Amino acid sequence: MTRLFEAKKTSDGTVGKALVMLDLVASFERPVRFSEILSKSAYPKATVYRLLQTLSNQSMLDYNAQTATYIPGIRLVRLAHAAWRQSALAPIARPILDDLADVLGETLHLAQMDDGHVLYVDKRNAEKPVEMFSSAGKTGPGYCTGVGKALLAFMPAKEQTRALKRQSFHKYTAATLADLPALKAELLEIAAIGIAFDREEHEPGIICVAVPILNDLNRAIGALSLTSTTSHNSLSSIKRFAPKLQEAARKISDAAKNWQFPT
Amino acid sequence: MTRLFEAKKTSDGTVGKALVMLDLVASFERPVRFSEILSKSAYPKATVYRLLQTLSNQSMLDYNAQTATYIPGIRLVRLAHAAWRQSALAPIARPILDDLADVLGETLHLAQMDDGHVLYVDKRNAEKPVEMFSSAGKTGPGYCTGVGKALLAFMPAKEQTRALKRQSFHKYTAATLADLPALKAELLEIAAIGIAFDREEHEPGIICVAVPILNDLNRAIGALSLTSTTSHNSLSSIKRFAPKLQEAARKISDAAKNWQFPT
DNA sequence: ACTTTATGTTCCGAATAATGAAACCGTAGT
DNA sequence: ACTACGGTTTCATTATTCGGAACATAAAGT
Repeated sequence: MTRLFEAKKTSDGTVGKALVMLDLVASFERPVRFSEILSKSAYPKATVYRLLQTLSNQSMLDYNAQTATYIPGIRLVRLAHAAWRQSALAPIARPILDDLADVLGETLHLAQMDDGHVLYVDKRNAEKPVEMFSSAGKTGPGYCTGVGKALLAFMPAKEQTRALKRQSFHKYTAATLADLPALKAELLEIAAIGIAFDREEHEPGIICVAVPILNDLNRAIGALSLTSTTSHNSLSSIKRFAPKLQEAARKISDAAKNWQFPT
Repeated sequence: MTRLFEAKKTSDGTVGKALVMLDLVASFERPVRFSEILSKSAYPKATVYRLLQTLSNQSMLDYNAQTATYIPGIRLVRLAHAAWRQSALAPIARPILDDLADVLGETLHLAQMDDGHVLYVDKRNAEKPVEMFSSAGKTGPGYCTGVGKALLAFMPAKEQTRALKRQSFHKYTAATLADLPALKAELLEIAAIGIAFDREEHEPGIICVAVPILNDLNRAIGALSLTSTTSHNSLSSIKRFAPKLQEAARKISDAAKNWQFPT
């Protein structure tokens, strides 16, 4: 049964293009000039120009006339407040994460999937005080992090396929999974045992255990990980933390369930 | 010299409308159904529907099929990360705010102006640990908070006029300034002495001292406040904190100068 | 002084996407 | 079965966006 090629609606019209521009400006992580944006953009000059103007008018971007540069705008901070409180697991998971951090005394991450990439929404650090905003919102690769693989392994097939396409398979370390088949094989295993590992795949010396936070349909709504270093722990020694992580994940899952609003 | 009425470009085309919808969904602070959004929106049914769909496609909104509700989307959290790091004073001010919190041991707020309203971008709380994202991004009224008045007092005339129009003058307490003339009079005084007070104007029992963070053109790029309660302090007793606040504000101002900073 | 080059802004007819009234569909209430 | 309601889709019309090219401005070469 051959399937016709689905017409892909990539753009979402003008709004979609504007958001691409926003992402683009954000991706620089520093003030950018018009020409830099233009050169990275697929759209023609006049279009880019108009979109940037519109976004600036709307405070989604800030334009600095002195330096002739754009940065992401203050309005995003306000919107994110609402988004974080409702869309992210973080507010629900907070107390559970706190408890877990007390018990384990290790570095913990709470993450969600965003367009094939890992979005960290909360963090606990054993030693240092929490640097909240500076870590919440940060993104990482999906295919070579513990949380990323845990999230990918428990995605509905269709979404997973789309997410897998977004993976770059950049070889950060010798252990980084090289290609899609290798990743798929590992995802199957993760789906079977319910635990994912990062075997120094993203950064040398950094290892982690991760577990998915599942909803009642067995889909990941988030993931929880414990990070350590090879100088402090071996992969097999951090494995022992998995049960505690899974327990916390289940608690978060339950808390999220009761979060549904009745009409 | 009569000035012709300026044709106001309220819309910014489709993108502007989409952002209005985003704000609208965010403003509910809970999951909302289509009809609720529609009833609060100025646009016709089909238009609202299409805009919401586009935004959902783009992960700027999350649509929950079970409950048929929309909430702000996860993509905003990612974008806000970039925005907060670059557009907000917070990352620059962080160490200075930390020091100040240590010395004073009182509740501190760092705020910026956003469309006539106060946007809190960082906070230090004397007793409790910091709840970062849950307070950063929060907004408050301009006309009846210490930071709000400090920011308004040090705005360029044109922007100030526009910001003043956005004030609602809702009478939160007996002390809330009632109207524009009263506010303007107070702003003049604040501009003269460089210190603003909140005399239980927003919440009964809550008072604060606030100072602007100025750039080299004497315009406020942010504001800093110290909050207390009438049960712990009187207005005259918290006045003594003003010099320390001003010192910190100047430090932040200097730090911001060496950074690139927008208008 | 005079090109040349790089960068940013504006124009305007053509192409495209947004519009919104109305019809439609599914579900729940009577 | 009928009605009301919330949500979705259609489609001819209209308005917006598109984008090549011309224009403006400011450095950098010669």
